[in-house]
Amino acid sequence: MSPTTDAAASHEVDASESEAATKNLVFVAAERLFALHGFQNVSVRDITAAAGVNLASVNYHFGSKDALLFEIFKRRTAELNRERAKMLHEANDRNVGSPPLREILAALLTPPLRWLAPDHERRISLQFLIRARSEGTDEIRQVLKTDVSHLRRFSDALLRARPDLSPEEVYWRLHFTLGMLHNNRFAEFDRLNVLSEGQTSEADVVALLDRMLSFAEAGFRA
Amino acid sequence: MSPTTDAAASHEVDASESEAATKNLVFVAAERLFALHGFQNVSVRDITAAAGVNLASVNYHFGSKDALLFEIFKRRTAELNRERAKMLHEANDRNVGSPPLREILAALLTPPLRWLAPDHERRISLQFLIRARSEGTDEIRQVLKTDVSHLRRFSDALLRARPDLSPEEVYWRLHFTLGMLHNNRFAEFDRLNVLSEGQTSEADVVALLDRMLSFAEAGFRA
DNA sequence: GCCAAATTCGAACGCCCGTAAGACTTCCCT
DNA sequence: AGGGAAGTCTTACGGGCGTTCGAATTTGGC
Repeated sequence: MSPTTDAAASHEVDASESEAATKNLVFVAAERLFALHGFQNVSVRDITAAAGVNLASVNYHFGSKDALLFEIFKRRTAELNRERAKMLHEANDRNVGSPPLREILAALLTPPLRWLAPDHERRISLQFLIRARSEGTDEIRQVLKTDVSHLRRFSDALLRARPDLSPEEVYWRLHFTLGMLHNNRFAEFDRLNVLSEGQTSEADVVALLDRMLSFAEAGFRA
Repeated sequence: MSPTTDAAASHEVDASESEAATKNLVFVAAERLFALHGFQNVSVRDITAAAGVNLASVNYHFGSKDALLFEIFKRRTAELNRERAKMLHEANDRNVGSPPLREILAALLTPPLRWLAPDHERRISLQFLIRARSEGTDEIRQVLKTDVSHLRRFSDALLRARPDLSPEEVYWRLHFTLGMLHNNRFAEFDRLNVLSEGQTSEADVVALLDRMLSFAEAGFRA
């Protein structure tokens, strides 16, 4: 990779944990580099250099490079799923147990698209998650398959909104919807930035969410 | 990777070219390994071992490992695009210049899903293409961006079928549709195989195509 | 049958990688 | 003030990687 000096990486760490600052520096630098260049194209030396810490820090604090990737993935996945579950729960409350299609899909798609906003704190995290999902280690793929409980909440809700569809059909359509989302790996750079002349605006993200929701909702109504 | 002996890789080469058999052996073995394990996880030594040829063959016949990847990608992409263009052309002939939505989308989705059929000769090629699209080198990403001419044919046709939509809207929906398709990276193994108890049948693929078409068509009608 | 070109082969080079070992420093608790 | 744990640092090891080189071998035209 390019040895651009991401080094002066600020002194404000996550503040969410009072652990060693070094660990957070590594975590943040690694997430950023993994998101931008991919897991295999980023070396431990790249990470520690960007974080401004010692080479041995990764293995001391995380055990191994793979374990570091996995830890970032676990934390960010949990955060994203928490936001999704919260929105779904609120939709349930608002609609006495059976929200309309669009609200269910909004609970699924809004959190990641919020993260995608130009100055959002988790923007790079979403890029990381999408990349990790496709390039990740076997361990990550295992989590993705095992983490059915989270998706089940959504397929159940969708099934309640469209009880005439078979569970299998609902599962496929959910799969399609997630495909729409995950394919924004490069679109985040290409389309989103190109369409608005290099500067992604908040409005663009909102418009994109709207487009995705309309498309997916229609797909589910078919 | 696992050093499983893919070695005895048959004597029937592509027959499409009368060039050195070694070159084809390398081509086929590399495509298979890249598709199954990803570009970065397959070494030149893995490829030549699986192909049963000498280590230096890759560099002699293709120049470099990257060039090999690129050559496979170019050939398979051309083949796939040719099939798509042919179907779109036939749809145009059948409908005096402006086919209905579903026929346009069928021209886009049918070829790759045909390749996905259990005993199709190009099954592994499609897995390769989907993988290369997301993990590929910068050179491949450049081709994907440049290869607008192929997608333009489809966005133009779609625009003619839905003239009330803005070109931007059409382009996004096309992007969504391709996302549905490309996300079948692991689905090919997980869903498709799981649902039919380990044995993907031709019928499953046809059913999947139908589901995708219905979903995408509804999305475009929204 | 011969020679030159094309191909195959074995071996090695140089590089970068993830990880570990051991010395050194910092910090906190009593 | 001292001692032990926690963290940081330097250094290097072992290994796999893509690539290259020169010799050996095969091929094809005359």
